[in-house]
Amino acid sequence: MKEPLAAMIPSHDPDLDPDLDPDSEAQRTRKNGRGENIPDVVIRRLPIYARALQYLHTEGVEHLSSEELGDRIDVSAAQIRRDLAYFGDFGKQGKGYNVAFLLDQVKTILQLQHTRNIVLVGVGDLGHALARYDAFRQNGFSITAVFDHNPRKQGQRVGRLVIEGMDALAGRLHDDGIEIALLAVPAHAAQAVADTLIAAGIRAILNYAPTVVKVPKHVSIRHIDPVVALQSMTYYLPDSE
Amino acid sequence: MKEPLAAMIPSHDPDLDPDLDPDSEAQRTRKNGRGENIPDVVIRRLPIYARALQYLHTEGVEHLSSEELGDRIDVSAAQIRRDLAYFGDFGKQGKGYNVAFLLDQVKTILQLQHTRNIVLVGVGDLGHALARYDAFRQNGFSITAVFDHNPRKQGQRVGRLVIEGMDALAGRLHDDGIEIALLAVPAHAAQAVADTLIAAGIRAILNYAPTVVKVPKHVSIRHIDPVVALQSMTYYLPDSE
DNA sequence: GAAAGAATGTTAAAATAGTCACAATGTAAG
DNA sequence: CTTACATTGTGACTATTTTAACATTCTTTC
Repeated sequence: MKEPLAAMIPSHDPDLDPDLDPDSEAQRTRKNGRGENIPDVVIRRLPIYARALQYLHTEGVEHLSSEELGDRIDVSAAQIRRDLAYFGDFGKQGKGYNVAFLLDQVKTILQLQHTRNIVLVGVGDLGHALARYDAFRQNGFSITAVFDHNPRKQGQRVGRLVIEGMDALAGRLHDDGIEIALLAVPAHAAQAVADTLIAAGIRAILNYAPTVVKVPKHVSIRHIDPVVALQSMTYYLPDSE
Repeated sequence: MKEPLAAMIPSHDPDLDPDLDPDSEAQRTRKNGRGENIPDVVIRRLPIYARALQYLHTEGVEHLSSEELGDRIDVSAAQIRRDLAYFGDFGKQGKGYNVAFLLDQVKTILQLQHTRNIVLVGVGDLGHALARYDAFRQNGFSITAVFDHNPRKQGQRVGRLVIEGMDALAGRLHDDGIEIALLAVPAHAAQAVADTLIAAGIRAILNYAPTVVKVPKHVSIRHIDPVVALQSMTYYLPDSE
């Protein structure tokens, strides 16, 4: 291995970044040790690698090749090697990758070493379901505050949490150092609430509202949109007649 | 407009398709009237266009330019024109697009003219939430049967539906002409259940299980994976120290 | 410890996706 | 009816992403 990983994750103030990326994902780009810009497609695959590695690790698998990993997650071996190469040399010729080591490295790259507190905004049916959904906590994302615009909901409980008003948002984010929000409000409110979140300092939004939400480039956003997913698959269905 | 849209959606038996597409999405590709192959990225954007157009339509907007549409959904005007050009000429120079007409055309392309029956497999917490989620029905996807592997759940009700056993699956799909399934089983069961669904004739799967599911190329699959979405955004968060 | 085998990291090529810019064509105003 | 203006559809170009191939390096066997 050429360089330790730590050296390859630069401290980089995004507000100084002159890059006017028109990408709708609107996230700042980070560079690796070689000064390369790492494509977002690559970043999106890393959690898939991490999950497979986590599973293999608990199964007691100690080493595997890029080909074995690729078979498991339906990604080509070349793609995996190429993706990892953006960050360093993690494998050994003739042997492949050490599962525990690579997992640790990928988690480090993704900044997944420790649990993060996140907030949930919008406590309708969907919001309730999200609050109950264990997978967040099980994977290092702990919902520590929930907010709703509706005064009648404020004060009510959702699991162990008490629903707070939007006015409490900025203070909460700041006090608890929260950078990530789940957005589960109606489509017509999504942009305004997102803007509020961003003004309060949020850096990443997982949007469940069925609408496009625009964010400045120092903020990341991903959309969870099952209807859109279904609607794109119907294209491929056999012709009806 | 050069050609009527109907002529551009070919009847095309996927099983005769010699195309050995290694795409992990594993869906067959359809071609337009010019014999071009339409990229999946394009197909994935169409539902976004449709949703914006639907909204504009209900708002009473009659015409708009590719630029106005693009601004609204954060896609470049050139991209929109290019995407639509795969399917035909839907706009008018100097005027733009007629909202109602274009919406209808996009829905036709995506085969969204009529409501479709879909099934839900796996009735845990997540499955229950999905069964309750109105957005499916509101957008033309009606859950008409729910299945669970657990005999103790079979016979129980979820809303108006009764949970059936997996043995009832193939018959149900066939009888009701169902082509789409929501997969909400635990990760360790997802591949096996998907295989069962596919053997029973399903053509599209929306997978909520946190694992990669492989499908043959005549089947489409999309993954809804909020944890992976969060884990990719943490990469862009400001460095912790 | 030399030779055979395995699998990486990397370079180059191919394939895919997105942007630009403008001729063509329609609209609308005078 | 003519001119000015708007906006499409598209050909050429650029950028991004993926694949392929292989020299290099490590492992293992004999």
